[in-house]
Amino acid sequence: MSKASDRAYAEIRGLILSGDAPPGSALTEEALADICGVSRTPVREALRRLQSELYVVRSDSQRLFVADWNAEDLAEMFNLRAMLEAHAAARAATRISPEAIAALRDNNTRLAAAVAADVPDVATFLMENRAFHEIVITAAASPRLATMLAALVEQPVVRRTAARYNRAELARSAHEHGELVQAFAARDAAWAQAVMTGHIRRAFHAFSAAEPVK
Amino acid sequence: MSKASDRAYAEIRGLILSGDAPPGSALTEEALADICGVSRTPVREALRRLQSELYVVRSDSQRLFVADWNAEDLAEMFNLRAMLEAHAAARAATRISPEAIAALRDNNTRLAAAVAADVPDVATFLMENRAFHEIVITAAASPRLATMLAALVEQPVVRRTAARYNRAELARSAHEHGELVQAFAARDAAWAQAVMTGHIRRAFHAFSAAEPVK
DNA sequence: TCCAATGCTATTGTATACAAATTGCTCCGG
DNA sequence: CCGGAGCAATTTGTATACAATAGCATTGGA
Repeated sequence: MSKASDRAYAEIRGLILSGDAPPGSALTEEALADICGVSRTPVREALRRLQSELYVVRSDSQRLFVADWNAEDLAEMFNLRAMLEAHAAARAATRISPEAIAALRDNNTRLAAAVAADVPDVATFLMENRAFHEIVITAAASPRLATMLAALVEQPVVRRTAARYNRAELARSAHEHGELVQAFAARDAAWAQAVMTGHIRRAFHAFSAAEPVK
Repeated sequence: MSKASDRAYAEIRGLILSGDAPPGSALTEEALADICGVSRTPVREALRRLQSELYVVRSDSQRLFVADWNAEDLAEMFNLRAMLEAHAAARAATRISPEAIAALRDNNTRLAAAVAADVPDVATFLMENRAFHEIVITAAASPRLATMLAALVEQPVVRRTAARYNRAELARSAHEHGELVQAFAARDAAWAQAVMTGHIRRAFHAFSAAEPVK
């Protein structure tokens, strides 16, 4: 995508996710253009994207507001993500290349090391975790699925979830990743799907425990 | 949504679906703007939408082409639709209002009548079928799900599927809709989900039979 | 004092002009 | 005849100006 609209997208997304633009607050194209240092045109493109990903919503007549996700919305997001990412894992199991399996193995080695450190290295965990899931989605080779999941995997949510994991839970994530690799190596779609379902749903419950229903 | 960009969206979508803009052919913003009688700005907005719905794809560097779905893509579309719409049915089962159930019942009465006519009224079948599924998705009350399904339910695909149904198959659709209504009335999410899964997957196989793998 | 209507302001939608980038072609050299 | 470099033309990206529309406030009247 183009440079200015990409920067605008990242900038505005950052504003929303950091809380600088709180849920429910109004956004105007011009103000955002000023903040991003670009004109309204790329801002509009960025906003269309954010709208399709439900970060922002349009009011009765086209005024923009930061989306306000409630607990139920988040639960539904996790449901959908579990369903779709498990499906991605199943597809990946029959399509993934040996090289990608090796990459997953390497990735999980690093992730496990980050967990096993004296002080668990959460930043590395998050990075490797994201990379792991991305490799799986790529291996699933379904552009539609990738598009849908992109709108569903909110890194801040992942972050908050991981922040609440204790070492045992982080280790369990590493173990589940390892089991996924085994399932891929065995080309067992049903196994991969089941492990991924559990993996995501467990993350949901960790998240819910960390962020109780308001 | 705005007027001009809406018209552009509908116009361009029509070009693609009618085959006037064949799969793989290049599109330029300016040419489309001429065709639609608007400037490039609303055309660009329309193209973003069409791109997110995978009607058009961007080449290595931002040039636009009409998407070329192969048999595998279509199969994956049906898979995803079956999964998501079954999930929608499950959600709807526990959320749908008595009024909406009544509306579904009425809808299915009309659909069954269209099927039972001396010459099956396929146009009415298609219209009522679409309305039926829309009521279910609305009852599911998940904006994310609705967004995703919107990008997945291609009316032309539905049309080609229905065109290949004989009377018995059309009647079976009506019957399945009836069973879905029963599941909703019973508030049985698992039942609704199972029936919807079968309903969509059967449509897929009817479609595949009509349009064999090239 | 409350309601309504009207004018003003703020915000979004569209058009156009211009800049950047990419493609493809032509021309020159080997 | 083939290949590469550079230039021209096409196409996309961005900015800005203008138009339309919705919201809001103020003022006038009952």
